[in-house]
Amino acid sequence: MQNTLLLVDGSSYLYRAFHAMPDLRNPQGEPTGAIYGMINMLRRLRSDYPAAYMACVFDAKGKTFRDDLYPEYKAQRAPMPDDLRLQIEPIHQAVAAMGWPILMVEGVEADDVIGTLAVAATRQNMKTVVSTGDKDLAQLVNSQVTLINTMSNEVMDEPGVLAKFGVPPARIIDYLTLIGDTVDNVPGVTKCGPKTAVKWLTEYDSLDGIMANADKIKGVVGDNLRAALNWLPQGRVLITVKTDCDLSAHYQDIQHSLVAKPESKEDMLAFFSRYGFKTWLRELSGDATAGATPLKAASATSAAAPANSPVQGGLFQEEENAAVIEKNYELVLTESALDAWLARIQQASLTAFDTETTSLEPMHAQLVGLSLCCEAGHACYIPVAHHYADAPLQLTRELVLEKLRPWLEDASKAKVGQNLKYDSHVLANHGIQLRGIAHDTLLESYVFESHKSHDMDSLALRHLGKKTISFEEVCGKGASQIGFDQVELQRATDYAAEDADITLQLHQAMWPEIAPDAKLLKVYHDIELPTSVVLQKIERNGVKIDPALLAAQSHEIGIRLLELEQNAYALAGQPFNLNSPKQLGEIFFGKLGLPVVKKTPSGAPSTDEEVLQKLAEDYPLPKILLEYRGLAKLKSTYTDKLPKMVNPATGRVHTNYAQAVAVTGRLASNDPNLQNIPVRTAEGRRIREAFIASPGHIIMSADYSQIELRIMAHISGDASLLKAFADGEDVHRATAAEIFGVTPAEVSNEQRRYAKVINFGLIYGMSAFGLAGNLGIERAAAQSYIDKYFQRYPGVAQYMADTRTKAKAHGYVETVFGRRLWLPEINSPNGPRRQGAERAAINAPMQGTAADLIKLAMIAVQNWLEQEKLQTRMIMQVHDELVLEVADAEVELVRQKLPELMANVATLDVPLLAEVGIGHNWEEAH
DNA sequence: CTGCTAGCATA
DNA sequence: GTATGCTAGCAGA
Repeated sequence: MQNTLLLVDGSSYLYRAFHAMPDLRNPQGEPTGAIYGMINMLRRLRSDYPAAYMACVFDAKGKTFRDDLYPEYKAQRAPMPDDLRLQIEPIHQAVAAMGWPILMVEGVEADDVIGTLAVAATRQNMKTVVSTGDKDLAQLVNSQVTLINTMSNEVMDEPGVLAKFGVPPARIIDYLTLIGDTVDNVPGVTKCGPKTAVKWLTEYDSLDGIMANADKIKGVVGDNLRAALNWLPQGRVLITVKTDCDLSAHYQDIQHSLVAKPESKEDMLAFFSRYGFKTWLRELSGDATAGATPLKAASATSAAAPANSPVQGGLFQEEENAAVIEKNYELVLTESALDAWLARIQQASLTAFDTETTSLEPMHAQLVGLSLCCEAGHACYIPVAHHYADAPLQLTRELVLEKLRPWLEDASKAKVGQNLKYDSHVLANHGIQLRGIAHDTLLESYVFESHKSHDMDSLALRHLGKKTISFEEVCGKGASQIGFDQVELQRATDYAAEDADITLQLHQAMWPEIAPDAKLLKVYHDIELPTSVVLQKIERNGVKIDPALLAAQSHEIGIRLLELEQNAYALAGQPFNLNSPKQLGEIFFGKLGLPVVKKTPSGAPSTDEEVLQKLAEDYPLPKILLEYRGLAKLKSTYTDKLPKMVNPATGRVHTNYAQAVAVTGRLASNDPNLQNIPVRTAEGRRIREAFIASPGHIIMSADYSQIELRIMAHISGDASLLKAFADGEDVHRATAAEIFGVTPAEVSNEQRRYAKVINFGLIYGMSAFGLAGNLGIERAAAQSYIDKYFQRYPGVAQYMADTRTKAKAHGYVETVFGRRLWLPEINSPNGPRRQGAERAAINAPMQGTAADLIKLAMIAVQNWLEQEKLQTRMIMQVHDELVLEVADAEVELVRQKLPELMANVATLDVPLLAEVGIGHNWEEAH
């Protein structure tokens, strides 16, 4: 079921439902029989053939290629009865509410859309089940595609087709061409019915064979055949279902566009109420609320109405799975209106919540207003600090926050937002601690589709088919951008209330994708949601730095840079901007005539570090540049920049951890990036001396040892690698011993260095070419090391192969915890891109599992700190390292417990090891 | 003022 | 050869 696509020929269903049902009417006198029949048929089909993906395909109005080819096509067909026509729009609504993606392509018949999707599904290794009343579709049947007859419910697979028609699926087109289709007014051979067609096909194999041997067929039927010879090729084209329609890429990607959704209870209630299906209404609402709450009728934007602007730019009339919801956005300016909303959110099972502020910087942002929504379409905006000429009187921020505080701080009041980490900061800026974060649509999207964009405007377009008001549309951009507090209240309400409304709807759209999948649910619920809460605390804790120390380093570096600059000018014979690769290139390769070692991707001669190293062997200027580059980078990026990032209010640096940008599941750090503070060189490491602890505290750092290699051992199950870790060996030494065939004790430093490069290369999905470049050896030599490695670690070789296979088959790979890492280019026809995706596929499970592990560790550590009510604070995460600011009195306790928590966060087939260091600053602790 | 390239810091 | 973010220079608005 997991990998099945269920396709319904909606147009054939319509007629079947209409003719099968008596003339039912609702109290308003509208015909409802076909609607009733359609809902029944689809519900039964779905329960009989549960599938992860499905679509209901309807004919769109307008001419198709068949009409152009043969003007008489379907000319005999009676016009649609009015009573059926009236039910088309409601049927589309009902189908969407039942969770079926709807497809209608202008100029393409439903059959052709179905054929194209079936072929696309087969290509994506999915099984397809087509439900239709039209026998023509039997031509699609093969080992992957089966047909279900709508009324009789007979299942037709390959043997089924043969049994029913007497010819295999591959001959159905020929068979139908011979017989013709009276319904569609497509003639065949006169007097040739099923029997004759089968007889001929058995004798001559195919239509082409029959036509070639037409002169051998005797009798009147033979004459008829010969008379039809000129027609038959055209008839065959008309009968042939197209499988290569120009569907937009969006729909070719079945796993994204055609996900089966559960019935929307809300929409179904509204629908049943609107069309007077009393029994279903009672069933669905249960006895409690039946008829009690006035149900809002879904406003009738029908699925059949041509959309004005196809969202994806394709041929599609982009359709929603939910009927368009009536919008009701309220501007709250009075205490009584606020009280009414308070009452709503107090009793709501889930409330969407959003803040509008003065700034995007979480630690500086001040609240300008907030919006709430507990029922799709019905939202409010509560402005508290809009300042512009003639701004209406608003409730004060103090009043609103004090009134909302009990709800905001109540962990039992479920909230959903888009990146609530930000809103938590904003509220914390006003002394409120947000609790009860039940969902976060940013994280839902990230867990569901890590490789796609997660901003609300994109999500709304993707999941709801809605174009939302963007921040830029409201506030402008660049220098002329205004603060949200300058925005006119009505406009602000349109924007802000929509944010809360859309957030709730996004949750309702995405949650059904995650909740039924145990692995995704675990990643979302047990990892990402709690991690966001921990991250907010870490960001707020901030890191203390020593600005004076950095200033002194800047000064020192500045002096040295001036010296180097003068030396460089002298060697070049002229002044130039040492920071400009362009000018440097002109001096090097133009004026001085140095050899070009390699080129940049855009064709210019490269002057990067590797090139400078090489040139420095023979020339003096490159050596100067190397030192200059290193120091300039330190000064501009770190020693000059970090002091400017100190928050004046806290005296500390507060980074932002981006939780939903890295496709592997890692965090990213920005403003400033604290995950790339130098460590490799001695000069660089001095910057870490400026990362200090408050008085009465020390810095403690704990990092996972060889985490990715350990994960590789676990995932691959390679016996030798597992044993090396189980025995606590130096893994690079162990690898060297295996590759070079010596005992671990005999491994030279050079051999160990080689082994280390190879181990890292494996994690990155290396090739012999890359390894050779890195080790500065011949490619053949590199290949022989790789061969030797895989020979000694066959489990790893197997893992690499399995991972590639899985990635190609599914389009994603998984971490140990089931996080999905999507690789959109894994089957790209573009060689380099595809190979890039293959390397990423190898790396992703290891990098991603490491990310999962440290997130779990962060959650465990934070829980422990809070449970024990310690003064110690977590202050940084650097992928495999946690940094804490530990109160002096707690040092021994934390030093013992921290690595234990990190090591025991999961039980893998390899032991996990975390190594701890302490010091007065980060450099010492490392 | 914005977007791009080159280069380089980390795991 | 995996994954990020930030700086400076530079070209075209």
